Amino acid sequence: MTPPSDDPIAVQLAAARRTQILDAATRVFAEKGFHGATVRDVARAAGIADGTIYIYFKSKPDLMLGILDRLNESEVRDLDLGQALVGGDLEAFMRAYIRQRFDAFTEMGFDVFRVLLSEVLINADLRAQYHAQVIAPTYDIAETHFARWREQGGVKDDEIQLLLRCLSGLVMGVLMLRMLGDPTLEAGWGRMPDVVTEFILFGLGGRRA
Amino acid sequence: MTPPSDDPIAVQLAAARRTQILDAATRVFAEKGFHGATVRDVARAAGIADGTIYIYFKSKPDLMLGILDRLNESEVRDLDLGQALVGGDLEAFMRAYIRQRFDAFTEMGFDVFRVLLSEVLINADLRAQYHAQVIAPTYDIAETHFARWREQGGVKDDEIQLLLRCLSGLVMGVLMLRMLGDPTLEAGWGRMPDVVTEFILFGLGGRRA
Amino acid sequence: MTPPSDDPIAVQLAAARRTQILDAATRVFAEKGFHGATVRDVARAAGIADGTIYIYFKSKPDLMLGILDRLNESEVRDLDLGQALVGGDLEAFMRAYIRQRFDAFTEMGFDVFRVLLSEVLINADLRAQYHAQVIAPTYDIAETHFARWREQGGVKDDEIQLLLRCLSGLVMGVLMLRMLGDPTLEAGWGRMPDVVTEFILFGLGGRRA
Amino acid sequence: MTPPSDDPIAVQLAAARRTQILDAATRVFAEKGFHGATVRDVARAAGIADGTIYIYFKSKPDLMLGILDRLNESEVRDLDLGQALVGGDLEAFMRAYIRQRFDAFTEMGFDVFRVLLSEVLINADLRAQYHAQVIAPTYDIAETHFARWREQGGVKDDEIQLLLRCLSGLVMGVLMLRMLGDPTLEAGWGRMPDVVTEFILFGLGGRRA
DNA sequence: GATGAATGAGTGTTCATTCAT
DNA sequence: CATGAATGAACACTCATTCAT
Repeated sequence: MTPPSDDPIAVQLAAARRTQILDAATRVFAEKGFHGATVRDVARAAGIADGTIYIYFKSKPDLMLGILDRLNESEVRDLDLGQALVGGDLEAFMRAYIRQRFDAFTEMGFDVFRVLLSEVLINADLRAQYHAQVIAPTYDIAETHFARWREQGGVKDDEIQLLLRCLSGLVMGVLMLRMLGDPTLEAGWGRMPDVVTEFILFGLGGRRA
Repeated sequence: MTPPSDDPIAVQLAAARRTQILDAATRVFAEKGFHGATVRDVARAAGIADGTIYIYFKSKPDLMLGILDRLNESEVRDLDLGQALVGGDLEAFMRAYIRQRFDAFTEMGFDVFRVLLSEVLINADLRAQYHAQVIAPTYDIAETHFARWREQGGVKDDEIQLLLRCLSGLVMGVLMLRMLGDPTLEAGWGRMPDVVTEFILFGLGGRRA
Repeated sequence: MTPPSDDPIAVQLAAARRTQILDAATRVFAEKGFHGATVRDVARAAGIADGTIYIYFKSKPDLMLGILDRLNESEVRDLDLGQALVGGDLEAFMRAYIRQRFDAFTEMGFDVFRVLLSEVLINADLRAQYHAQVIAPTYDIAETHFARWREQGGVKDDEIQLLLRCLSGLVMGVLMLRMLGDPTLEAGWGRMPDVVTEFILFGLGGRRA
Repeated sequence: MTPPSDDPIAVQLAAARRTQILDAATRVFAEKGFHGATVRDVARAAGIADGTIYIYFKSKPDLMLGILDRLNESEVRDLDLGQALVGGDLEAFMRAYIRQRFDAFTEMGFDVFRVLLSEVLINADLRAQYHAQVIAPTYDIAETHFARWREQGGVKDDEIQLLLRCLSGLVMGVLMLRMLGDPTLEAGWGRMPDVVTEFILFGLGGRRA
């Protein structure tokens, strides 16, 4: 599986192949699910031979890991974007951040995320990587932001870590419910970023006078 | 699969067998996952022959449906409990309800829910049933409660349906993050009901003076 | 399997059950084929429990044997009828006999015979019984008739046994072709008894002036 | 299975594999029957792995179809041979043709034909193919020949199509009786071509002075 | 590197048959 | 006798993975 090469052209080529395969895998998995799709399905979608996949990936689950990896990269880019927003106040930041999260999911496609999550829930390897590369870094950055706001009195200071879990859990949970097929969410999906932001900031009671 | 019988004793026996099989399936699926477990595994765990399973269940996925069914029943019982709590004010109700939700999940076992959710995400049949029998009824009851509180000014009145999705999404999302292996959540799990309740009521900012 | 009973009523009952089961088996096999039908199918068609079949028949193939048995009896009745016709000349007898053969097949139903033949071809037990109880007796009787006609000069005397095989082979073969789906035969089936009789008597050239 | 390939060598190889598998299937089916033989039996007889069979054949019944296909080809070759014989008179042609038919069956092996026929009787797909590729073409050619003889007065002109069914039915029926285990036929099998030819030409009465 | 034919362990499912009730 | 739940051996078929070319 991709023994390291010194030839920069070979490296480029290998990266391109990996991309080609992961693109195909993403499409195929999104359509048929991880267990419903065969390696051959992926190979055909990528326009290559079955065996070629095993040159670039160790196994079928490894494809999933690869997909997750790519996700991480864009995720990290988004985090940077998040950092750029730090200047604003809590409400402005929150609104921007939540909207960005929703856009990210919408852009990725619900089916991709559906399959990904389904496997992450079950596959320990995948789970470890997802946590280490996506979730943990997010919390690290978030805690930095929150420390600042706490100083400004915007958020209460106890249980910040758990509050953060509420925040990200809220986003992930709403997404879950959407993927679970709730028609109300589907219909109101466009308004959700705002509703969620409001909920995060003020809870059920809403903004006080 | 279990053609309807008029003999009440036979009905009892059949129900017992179904329970026995579903118990085994729940255990086995929780341990190995749905796709990782074989029908034979379940049969062995139930102490019966492979073929016997197919007397009571049409197929392997049907076992999952059966597990979900049983979940629904206890769920419905909980909902009734929830109705009993209506008398209290919003905060008291919320605190009791959230705690009960967390207890339910903890009691069920994370691994069961992990596998269940993983399949529900991917299996359309399962998803439809889960939504129809678990999610939708919950919302129906919830909306009744909320209508009352809205009259009392406890909650704002617009977008109630979407706010409700935030609420249940929050619970589900936090559970997800827990199942995804977050150590912080694991460590603070006992405090989560309170933190979540507080978050629901007042948002990030917390209770105002 | 039907231990012999002295009680005449019990014997009657047992015979009735066998008939009931064989009727069902005949119907079911004709529709689904021997291998395509399950013992349960037969039981349901007979309106009895699966296990009951095994009280009257040793095994599934034994059902086929039973069907063949019943066929033999009606066959033997027909042979007697045949003997009654002996008085006439060769041509008249042939015409009557062939027509009766065709009627018998048509009455029995092609699908029954199709399945029967299919199994007889493959199952040695069935084949032995079919030959011993249906084919051999037919030849015995036929040879008696032919001996008489030979004396009268109606048929040549050498190779009579093989000629007889031609005769019965002709009937069986035409039936086979019909069952194999030949549309021409299907369309002209009503005229076949006459055509076959003519063919038997005079060959391709037909009746000489 | 066997997606079309442009590489002529691959085509050759694939054809060889198919032949290898069909040879094995023919042997195994002849011995155990179609339903009595397992795909594994065939694989072992062919010296390959179980799965390999499914690269070249879609299903177990498809093996039968393949066997029939090969039969068709040799059948067609024989038909050409038949056409070559057209020059002769009716009797000479008939004698040659019938002998060739008998030789073909004898060469193929009774057990193969037994199993084939058994399945053709029951399997609609197989039956359709058998009729379309073997029976119908034979009749087409035969009718051409007969048209000529009819002009010469060798055969009567009415009901030619049905007479043709008698002819081929006769051959098939005699073969059936042989396969059904008639010892008389077995003993006199060598003389059957002549007896059958005589029967076809002149019927039971035999050649007239 | 790329191919795709070959592998063969593994799986869901069926069904003839048994036997306790 | 009748039942039908239980059995478990058997089987067709799949598919991730390998490797000779």
